Formats: sequence, C-alpha cells, structure tokens
Amino acid sequence: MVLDIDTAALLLDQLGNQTRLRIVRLLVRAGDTGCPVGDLQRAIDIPASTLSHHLSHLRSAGVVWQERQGTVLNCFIDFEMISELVDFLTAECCADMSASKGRRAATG
Amino acid sequence: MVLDIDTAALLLDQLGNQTRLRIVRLLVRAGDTGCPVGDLQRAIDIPASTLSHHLSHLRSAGVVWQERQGTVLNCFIDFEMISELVDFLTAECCADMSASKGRRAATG
DNA sequence: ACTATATTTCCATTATTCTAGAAATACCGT
DNA sequence: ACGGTATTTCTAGAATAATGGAAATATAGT
Repeated sequence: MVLDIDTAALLLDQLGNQTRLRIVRLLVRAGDTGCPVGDLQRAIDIPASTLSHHLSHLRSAGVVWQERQGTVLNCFIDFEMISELVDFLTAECCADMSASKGRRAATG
Repeated sequence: MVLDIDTAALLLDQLGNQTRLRIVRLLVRAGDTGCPVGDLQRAIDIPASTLSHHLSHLRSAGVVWQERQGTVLNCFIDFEMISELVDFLTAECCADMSASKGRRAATG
C-alpha cells in the first residue's frame, strides 16, 4: 500500500521537525524494546510537556504508539508507516520516471 | 551519501505541506522536461505570489531548481535529493534494525 | 489514604508559516 | 522605447505550530 498524497504530506510534516525527528530516530533505534517517555526526555533534554505534545503529534500521525508498562509509558515506532512513506517517495520519484522519462532508473 | 538529521528534517519539513508536495509531484512527473511556473500555477490554482514562495522554499531546500528559458522559468526536481531522503529514512528504519533488533528486515 | 514518580492536559505566550494583493522586475517581440 | 506576458519581491494580516510552567491524572508501593 502506498499513502495518498495528503496523508503523506501530514506524515512528512510531522517528521519535518528537528525535535520530532530526533524522537523518531531514538525510537527506531530502540526497536521492539521501545523507549519510555522519560528516557526520551532525558535524551533530548526538553521539558516534559513539550515532549508530550510532540509525541501526541507523532501518535496522531500514526507513526508512534504507546503502551503503559506499570508506571512508565513505553513508546514504539510504527516501522510500517516509515516504510510506506519511503514507498510513497519512491513511487513519486521513480515509477513514472522509468516508464516515460528514463532518468534515475537506477540509484547512482 | 545519506543526509544528516538536520538536513533531513529541513527537507521533510519542506515536503510536508500539501501545496509543496503537489508541486513536487508535478515536477517529478514532468521529469527532465521540467515544468514552467505558470503551468504549475494553472495546475494547482493558487495565486502566483503564493506559488513563488513555495518554490523558493523548495529551492532553498535544494529539491527544486529552475532555469530560465526565454520568458518562462522552467522548474525541475532534483531526484538525487528525494533519493537521499529515501536513503535517510531507510537507514533510520532498517539499518540499525537488522543488526540489533531484527524486526522488519524484509519489507512486509 | 499517602507519597513518590511518570506523564498529560490546561493555558498562555511567542515564534513561525501561509497567504495573497500590489508593485517591481525580467524577458521578448515590435 | 513600448507593450505584453511571466514571475518575484514587498508587505502585512491571518492561521498554525512550538514552547513550557503549573495543575491534573495515573500507577505503584507502603
């Protein structure tokens, strides 16, 4: 499945913020283990409320989900979502290309 | 080459706007032929000045470049840039993964 | 119930981005 | 030089996003 353009724009917009992209990177590296909000906060060093807002954006964009584990809220990346964004960009970049224009058929 | 995180954030931010993403899509489809600003304007149906601002953003993000052809300004996508963004996202998503965690090694 | 830790929600402020009319600039043909 | 089309820059208002302190909520242990 490839995202429609508006969903892609929303996702790109959410990722297009230094703080949020850092969060995402940390979560990607945390993998299936996930990462507690508090750890993110210490790693990124921003106020809890600010972080919470960013996480909420990422959650509503569907790229992050959370699971409470006792007193701690564990955060996870939705790899599928990132992958779909890659698919969108790839489709935009290469699909029409190879058919009609022929530039950049293979990655240089 | 893979973008550094701040450059990636900048690029994602620029693409994360419905209007700009539409511009990008049109330019991708235009390929090496390019597309005049005026054609973009008619296709997207927004005021010229607004379009010009968006183009200027895309230009400074390095994803669009222009070439005057007589009275018309022709716009082109820098496919390399899109490709590098894809590489960034892929690296973020999969590189560390396959090594340490093992989820999503292959695209589902 | 009380305390401690974790996180969010509420709220207000500041900062950034979007939008677009009007004026300016660029190029071409005559 | 002038007139026409193409596009940008100037300018400013409106909309949206980011930020963070304080209060509220959630969970766990005692």
